[in-house]
Amino acid sequence: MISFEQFRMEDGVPIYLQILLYIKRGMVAGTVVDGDELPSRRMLSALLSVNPNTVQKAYRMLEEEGLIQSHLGAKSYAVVSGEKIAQIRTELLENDAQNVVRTLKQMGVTREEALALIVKYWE
Amino acid sequence: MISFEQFRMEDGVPIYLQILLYIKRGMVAGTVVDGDELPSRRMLSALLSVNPNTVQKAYRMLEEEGLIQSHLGAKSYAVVSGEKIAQIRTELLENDAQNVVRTLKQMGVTREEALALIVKYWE
DNA sequence: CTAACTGTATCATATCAGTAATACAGTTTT
DNA sequence: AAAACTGTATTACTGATATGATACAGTTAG
Repeated sequence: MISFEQFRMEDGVPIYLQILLYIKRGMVAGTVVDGDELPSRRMLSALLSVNPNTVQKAYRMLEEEGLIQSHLGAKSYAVVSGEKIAQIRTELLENDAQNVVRTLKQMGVTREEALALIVKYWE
Repeated sequence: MISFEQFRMEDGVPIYLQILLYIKRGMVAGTVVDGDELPSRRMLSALLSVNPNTVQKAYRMLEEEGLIQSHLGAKSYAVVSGEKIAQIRTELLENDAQNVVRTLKQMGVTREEALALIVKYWE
């Protein structure tokens, strides 16, 4: 069963996207493996205190990407392979890295300052 | 006159926020200095191909933060001081750094990998 | 002075995000 | 078989984002 222990709400980002990204990042990290059971829409919506429709939207998009599998009446499961993971990893890392580099540059931060910042906030 | 040459649209983030952040980051970088003239609402909306109301929303919020000054019929100007800049810099940097560190950690990326990524995408 | 610019305000409309309440169909558990 | 769970679908509502059209008041440039 995929755990949502580490999930923390972040405002400014749509909830369905946060759920979708949390699962994708778990796949990249290896904490979500092929065949893992997902919490039901109702269970997860209760756990996160959001509407079942919001969870359903995230799950539907994951299914359209072929990353989870659902059948009427039955539980849903993760469907991942090494190739898919490599692809998601690249996609997510490029997005994060490019965004942070662009915004830091916009603020006139130097490369060395940027590296120091990462170290500082890594704890 | 504040330049929007470097402005690039990013989807997923509200346009009024992108405009607001672009100006704030310019203040931190020193490319926007005290007394600088801002493009008029109509001019900027035409340049960015967005609605004048969207630009007005960004300008109104900047004014509420005391970072720009507007008078009916006259042009608008940046109003910044060293203290304000230091405050904005901290606010924006903390937000960016914390977010990127959190998402990279969620993906199981190590500190060294993270630093290598920054270097790679810095160009 | 007049025209052309400024900021500001108010409508109406469309889309997306999120909530809320139900309903129905299939599976699993007891 | 019945109860309790699953996924799926629909309808209605709110708020935020964004567009479009228009209007009015003050400032500046010709």
